[in-house]
This record gives sequence, C-alpha cells and structure tokens, in this order.
Amino acid sequence: MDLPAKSPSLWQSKPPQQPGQLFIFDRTPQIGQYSRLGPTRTGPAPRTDNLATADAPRPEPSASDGLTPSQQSAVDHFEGPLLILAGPGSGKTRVITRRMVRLVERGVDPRQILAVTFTNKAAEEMAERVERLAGGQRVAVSTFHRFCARLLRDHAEMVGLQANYTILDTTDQKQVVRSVLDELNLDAVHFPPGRISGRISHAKNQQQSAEELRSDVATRVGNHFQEVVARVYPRYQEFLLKANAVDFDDLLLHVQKLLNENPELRARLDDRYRFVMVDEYQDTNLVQYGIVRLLSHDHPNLCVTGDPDQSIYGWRGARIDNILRFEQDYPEATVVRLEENFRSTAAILRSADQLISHNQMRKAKSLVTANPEGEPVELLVFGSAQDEAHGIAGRIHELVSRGVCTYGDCAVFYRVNSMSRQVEQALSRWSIPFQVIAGVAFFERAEVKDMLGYLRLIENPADDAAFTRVVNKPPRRIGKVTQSKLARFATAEGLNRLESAAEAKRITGLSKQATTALLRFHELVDGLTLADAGSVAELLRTVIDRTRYTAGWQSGMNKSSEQDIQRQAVIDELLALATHYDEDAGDERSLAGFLEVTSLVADTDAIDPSQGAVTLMTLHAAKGLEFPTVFVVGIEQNLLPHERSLRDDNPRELEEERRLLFVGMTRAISRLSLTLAAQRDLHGQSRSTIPSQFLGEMELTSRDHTDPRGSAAPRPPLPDVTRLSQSSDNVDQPLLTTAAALLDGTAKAATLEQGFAIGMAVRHPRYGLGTVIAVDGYVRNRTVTVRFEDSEEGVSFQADHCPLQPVGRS
DNA sequence: CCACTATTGCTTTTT
DNA sequence: GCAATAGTGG
Repeated sequence: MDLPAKSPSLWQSKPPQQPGQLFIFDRTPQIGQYSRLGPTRTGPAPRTDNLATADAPRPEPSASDGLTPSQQSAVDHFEGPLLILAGPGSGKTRVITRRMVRLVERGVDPRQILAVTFTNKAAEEMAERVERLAGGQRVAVSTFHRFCARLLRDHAEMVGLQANYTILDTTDQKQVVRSVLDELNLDAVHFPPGRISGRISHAKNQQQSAEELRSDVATRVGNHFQEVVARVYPRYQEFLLKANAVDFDDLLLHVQKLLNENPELRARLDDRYRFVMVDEYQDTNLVQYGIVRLLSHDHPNLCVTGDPDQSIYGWRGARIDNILRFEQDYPEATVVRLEENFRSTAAILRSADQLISHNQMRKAKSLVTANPEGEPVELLVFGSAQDEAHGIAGRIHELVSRGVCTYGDCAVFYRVNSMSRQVEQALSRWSIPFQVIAGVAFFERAEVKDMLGYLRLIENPADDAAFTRVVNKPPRRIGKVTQSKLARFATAEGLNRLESAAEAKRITGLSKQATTALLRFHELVDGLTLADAGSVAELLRTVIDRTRYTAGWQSGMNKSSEQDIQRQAVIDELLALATHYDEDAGDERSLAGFLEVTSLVADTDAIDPSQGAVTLMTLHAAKGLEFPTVFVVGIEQNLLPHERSLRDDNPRELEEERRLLFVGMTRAISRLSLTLAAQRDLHGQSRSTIPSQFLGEMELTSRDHTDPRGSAAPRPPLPDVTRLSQSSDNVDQPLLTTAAALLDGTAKAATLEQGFAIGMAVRHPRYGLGTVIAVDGYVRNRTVTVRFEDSEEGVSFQADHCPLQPVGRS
C-alpha cells in the first residue's frame, strides 16, 4: 500500500527552534489577539492557510452517513483477517462499530462477535453504539481482563482454581510479596515489595514462569536483586494458588494456558466467537496476543485496529511489534489505512506530525487533514509550577467567559499524577469546576479496600491476602507478632489463615489475649454469608456493624474530624454502590459478581466529558479522547521525557515518551498549549528545569510569562465562596462523580447535575430526606452538611463521594 | 505485645 | 507532599 506523498508545505515551516531561544518574548499575553476559532471543529472558522488545500476539500464524514473510501472498505470487509491502521482522529471507533453492525446486517449472529478493548469505558461505548445502530442487537464487548475473568470463572478447576477465586490488586500483591519475604527471612527494606512484584509482573508478561526465570537468572552472574525475585516468584505463585486468588496478569495467563492445554475448549470458543475484533492492538502484550491468536485459528476473521504511533504501554509489556507483524501472522490479511484526521486543526496536526517524525523506529506515515489551519500551537513558559497552574486557570477562565468554549471542553494533561495537585489548587482558586481522573481513586481508599477485604474473605475463606488485610482492622490486638506466628502455623499445617485462627489454641507461644482475639475474629467472619444477609448491601452493613468498623469515628458529638467525615462518606458511597449492584443484578447477584466488578474498574472509566468541568488526567489516560482545548503541562526534560527513559540512554523508551506527547497533542481539536515552568519543586526542593528536547522538534509559537521581578501569577478575579454555595443556577457546576457513576458509565442517577446549594432538598439512601444547611471547601475537599428529617444534628459528607441526590426542583 | 506518633524516604505511566 | 517504618508509651 502506497503512502500519499508528504505535502511539502508541511515541512517548510519555521526551522525547529532551539530550546534556548524560547524565552525571549513579550510577557503580556493578550488572549484577545488570537483569531477565534469556533468552539467545535464544525464551527465556521475561516481557513487562514492553504496548507491542506492540496487535498480535495471533502465534507466531514461524520456530518452525514458518508464514509471515506478507506473507511468504507474497512466497514465492508467480511471474512478473513483485517488490519486497520488508524491514525489519531481518523474515525476508527466509528469504523469498527459500523463494521460490527454491518456484520449483523449480513446475518452474522451477534453472539458470534467478540470485541475486546482495554478499558471498560471503551467497551461500554462500543457496545452501546452497536446496540443502537443494530436495532437492539447486542454483541459481546469486553475488556481483556473482564473477558478472561468470566472465562476463568467457568473453567477455574482446569487451572487449579475454584470458581470463587478472588482477584488481587497491586496493594494485595505487595502484601503477598511481603508475606513471602517474611517467610524467607528477607527484609522488606532492602527488597522493596513493590519492585519485586513489578519484576514478577514483568516476567509474567514475557510468559516467563517461575522456573524459567530461575534458570534465566542462574545463567547470569551477581544480580542479587534478580536472585531474590527468582526466589520469591515461585513462593508468590504458590501463595496465590493456595489462596485461590489471581493477580491481573494471571487472569490472562491462566486463560492462555486453558486454551493451550484444552484443544477442544479452544476449538469451541474459536467457533463460538467467529468474529473477533481487538481495539488498540498496539497495546497488547504477549499473552493477550496469544489469547487472540488462539481464538482466531479455525476462523481467522480477526480484525485488529491500532496505531503504532500511539503505543504507550511498552512499560507494562505491550508489544508494539504485535501490530507490526500482523501481516506476517496472517499473510492473507487485508490492510486498511485511515490517515485522514477529522479531529484537529491543521496547525495542531502539523506540530504533532513534526514531533512524531523524529522517531526512528517507525513506519513512515502521514497525517492529513482538510481541516482549517486554526490557531498556532503555543508554548507557554512560566516561572514556577504555581504560575503555570494559574496561567492555565486564567486562560480557561478567559476562554469560557468569552464564550469560546465551555469548561467541559478543556482538558489538562500531565506526565505524572502528582502534578495534578497544583493545577487543582489553581482551578479551585478560580472557582473553576474540574474533574480529576485518578487522584485518590475511590477503590484505592483504605476504607473501601478493608470492606471489600471482608467480602472477599467471606466469599473465599482461603484468601489469605484478604485475611491479612482485615484481621486487625479495626485494631483488635492482633499485631505483627501474632500474625507472623499464625502464618507459620498455617503453612506448617497446610491450612489457610482463617482456618488457623479457629485453631488458635494449638498455636504455640501465643498469648491468651491473642488466642481469644483470633478465635473471636474467626467467629465473626464465619458467621457471615450472603444468603443470610440477603443482599450485598445488607451483608456490608452487617460487616460494618459486627466489626464496629466505623465506631471509632462515628460522629457522636460533632467531634469527628474532617477525615472521619470523609471516611464515613466513603463508606456510605460504597453502600450505595452495593445497593445499586443488588438492584442491577437482581437474582443474578453474587458476591463474586460484585467483587469482580469492583476489582476491574479503572480510573479512566470515570471520564465523562459531558460534565461541564475541566478534565485533569495523565497523558496515558488521555488516549482515545478528544477535547477542543488542551493543555499539556510540564514539557520539561526529565519529566517529559521522563528521567527514567533517559537513564540508560535507551532510544526505545525515549521514543515511547515522544509518542506519549504525540498522543496528548493529537487529543486537541482547536486549541493546544504546551506549558513549562522554569522552576519546579522536586520533592520539596525548588529546582531549575530544562525545556524538553521535544520542544525543539516542532513548530510552536512561544510566550514567556516569567517575570524577572517575581510573582507574576495571575490572580483569580473573584475568589468567592458564597457565589459557589448560594446561587442555584450557577455556571460553575461542581462536578460530582460518584463511584456508582464510575462503575456504570451511565449512572446519571448517582451524578448530580447541579452543585449543592444551601436550602436544597436532598435524599440519602440511608438517612432519607434532608436539607442542605452548609457547603464548605472547594471542589475536591468540598463538604456538604445536611440536616435530615429525623434529627437535629447536621451530617457532613464529602461532596465528591456521597450518594446524595437532589429532590424535586432546585 | 500492641497501638499510636513522629520521622524518614520516595515518587511513571495502569488492567 | 504521602506511605511505610522506627520509635515510644501503654
């Protein structure tokens, strides 16, 4: 397939600027001087440049039912392998959903179609679109992990598990490693559990078993750390198997094994899923690749889509070559390239293209658009990270008040999560609503993990990881020493820890106090079942009750601290979530089902651009999304590219960093700003930064906002709290994403459209009806105090995480 | 022997 | 700026 020749004008722009030259500009940014582009790409912005006129002007396909010829050919492809190489903004999602619809129209049974994505959000969206277009017919759209979890549920015994196995998250993994280290008499200080579990995960992604890793390590000399990993790995795996538990990697690995070792099952599934589609194929790892191939052997109607330039998950085992070698794997494959970009302005696309073309290990590919030139991509230079954040907040404020775009149109991307804080603070000061994807995620909260830990232990008593997590929560005098003795006893007797607790009297060297504490704990957990409780929510309430989990911080004498209020709010939210699940699942409900749902959610599932709030997220989380206005912050050496990628001068890692920025830039529809700060705090100390090497690789208009006299941070126009809490037709609608919304992207019921205002009538699933009597704090730390009908006292909730819903008209 | 607190140390990205 | 650790009081 031939590539369109690069348009010469694309490369005749200004020569790349040297980073050093970037900081000499007027420091009075007048946003008003920019030519205005409509708030969306369909806006009537005039063309200011003839860059794209070489291509025949073409109507925007999404405006009608029309598809470009290449899009059409992908949609029409019927049987046989198909590779869709889709550049950013090329209408990929649209093409694959349309193709599925087309298959159904052709008479393919929808149950024979399986589509696999990486995030729940993508899966849900796709399923919904297909269902809508195919007249209510549903196809199976799932994430890799969820698909495997289900499959494994049905065939657990074939890989030595039971159907009620539990899924461990990264925290549990570390805890298991810690346990193993303890057993091997190694200290966790010198061998950080996180690093060890990371190495184990890496090995698993390379399909390296414990034995293989061991022999691999044996051939090399003197890597002590690796040797420890090799010793821990097999014990870790035994621990998991005994605990009837799997980690994220096992989910995939077990399924691959299942398919490999059971030809008849493999053939059955291959036949069942006649048409398999994989999105973001460049992000698949070796195991996922294996699974896909095993399912597409007899019926190689495999359709994969992706873009090598958007491969950003190499660090977790993604193999960019999976997509590059597709044509070798399936020589008869049809290849369709979608290269026309319908998303971004020509200016944005040009800069992104210039950047990515600096990658050496890359198949040349052109990015073409018929979109107008638009505003230049700008580089904003600030003195400090704080100024940077305020500069962005000010710019957003300006854009919104001029009606150029809405808050929901704006997004801020950063390399590391820790960078969100400053932006959050600045936005708060400006009273700008925002939504952070993955700050302290709900399911990472200690309270949630503890509660789920109890549920896990009830569902799967062998889950020693869950046992260790909850055995002393709340504190019941079962400390480190006792637990260690218990663990040794359990291993010696071949029992799980919960069973061992029941046998506490037989454990030698245990104090009387510890013995009774263990016995009582066993009794506590033993007496809990879903059947008795009737529903997950009810079971959860029983757990809270019997463990007196919240007793320590129940708001007894309005003495509870802010933290306690938040904790309570988290618990309430979890209860609401369980209720939601109970209702949703009906008779199908099971503890395993609830736990599966809760362990496989991702932070990115919460992204909801319709919320009317600025969205903050990492560059990784941004993939697959688009926003009219995009800011990418911290374009500095050692940050982007990240220092880790520069460490041993590894060009592959550097190129991945470049792709990361490329992904971020190509999310922008109309306006794109890259920002950096001359000084930035690095663990406490303020340090001078070096502009990213990537900046010199593309065309930018730069603006210096550093002030030699210091403190040039723009100020919010009216840092006014009363405005936030009192007006009910507030434009600055605070965004309230609840965990329920996270689990069920469409759970509008759980998401408030309006901010809380004093006097507003609300309903709480547990406390009933009430009235808002106070609103405090800013967006993320905002609390709402409500007085409920049957009480005098107000109850406070963390606005972000509470199941309060407005009642009636506001 | 356990719980609580002060201090240290360390920070990519995520299913 | 947080989590895990080390130290101290109960």
